Amino acid sequence: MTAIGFEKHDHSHCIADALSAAETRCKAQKLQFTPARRRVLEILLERHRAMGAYEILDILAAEGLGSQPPVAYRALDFLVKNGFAHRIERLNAYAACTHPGEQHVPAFLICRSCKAVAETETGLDSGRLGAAARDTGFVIEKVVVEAEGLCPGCAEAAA
Amino acid sequence: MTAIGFEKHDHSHCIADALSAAETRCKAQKLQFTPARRRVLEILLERHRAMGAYEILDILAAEGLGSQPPVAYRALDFLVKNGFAHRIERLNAYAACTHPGEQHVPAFLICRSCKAVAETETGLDSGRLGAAARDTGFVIEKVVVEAEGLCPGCAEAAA
DNA sequence: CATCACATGTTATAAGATAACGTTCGAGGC
DNA sequence: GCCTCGAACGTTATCTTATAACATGTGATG
Repeated sequence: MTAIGFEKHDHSHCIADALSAAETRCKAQKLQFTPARRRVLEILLERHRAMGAYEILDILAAEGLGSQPPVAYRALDFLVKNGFAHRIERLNAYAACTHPGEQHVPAFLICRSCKAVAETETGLDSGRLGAAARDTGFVIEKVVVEAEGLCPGCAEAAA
Repeated sequence: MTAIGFEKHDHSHCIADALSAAETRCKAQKLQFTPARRRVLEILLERHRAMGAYEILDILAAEGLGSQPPVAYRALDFLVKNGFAHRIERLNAYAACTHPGEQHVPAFLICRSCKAVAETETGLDSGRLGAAARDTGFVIEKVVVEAEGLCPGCAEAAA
């Protein structure tokens, strides 16, 4: 599994694909893909980076989709709960999931220079963390794995 | 490496040890172990769990060591920067380091029920995250690894 | 004893998140 | 058709977390 996020790709295409996939899945699971929810996901897909709730709210407000914090937080909660987006703890921010629908434990590579975020995958209790949990009897339910550093482009620029 | 934090131990002893070790190391590295910094570390060691900055500030305020947020944040910044404490991103909180002085990449096991936090260790670029970073050319500088679940005690109580 | 780095005191405000309440609206049962 | 219930939404207020900015103190060093 490699990270999705730093390589080039047909962006308008991937936005449309992701949105229609989300729509399909919502229909299948009887989830309400309301205008605000749809637009927030679209915003995250367009920007293709981690965004703060208030940054998203500003855009929604400019478009008349709501101007109070709960508007953004409710949409984000929905997207995160249903696997369409992830929360990046380290940044207090949110990013569209790059492989929604699949069951996975996300891990992130965050560039401290250009703020790009790539999503990759890890295991719930693999590696040393899992070993420590088994040793102590700790039951892992969720893990946050977030790496900070320099993305290929910025690393090269810095060298 | 197993997790430190859930097993029983002589607590007053470990506080005193950790404080004097910190004092020694500050002297060696010419760091100023000021009263506020010392007290904040002591508070974290006493409670032996993750604490919010304002929770710590309340204690400092009650003791006349300062009542404004920067007081707590400056002390915490010092402790984190010098490896005496860690910030837990998932909780927006801070905890004393359980093995300061040693070079390490901390990982945390956080009980969602009793809020206890155990610290263990992981690698900077081990596992699948490291593999993804190498594949893409991402340079990892820091990683956040935080697991949430049930500690041995709470898991047993829930079963 | 000047000076410079570092620490502290204080005020103000930024940034992130949620509680609480009433209203709206569509699906399903009657 | 109409009722009713739950999910979503609108709005106000507030809470928590964090930092900017600037003035003051203080101790080591030359």
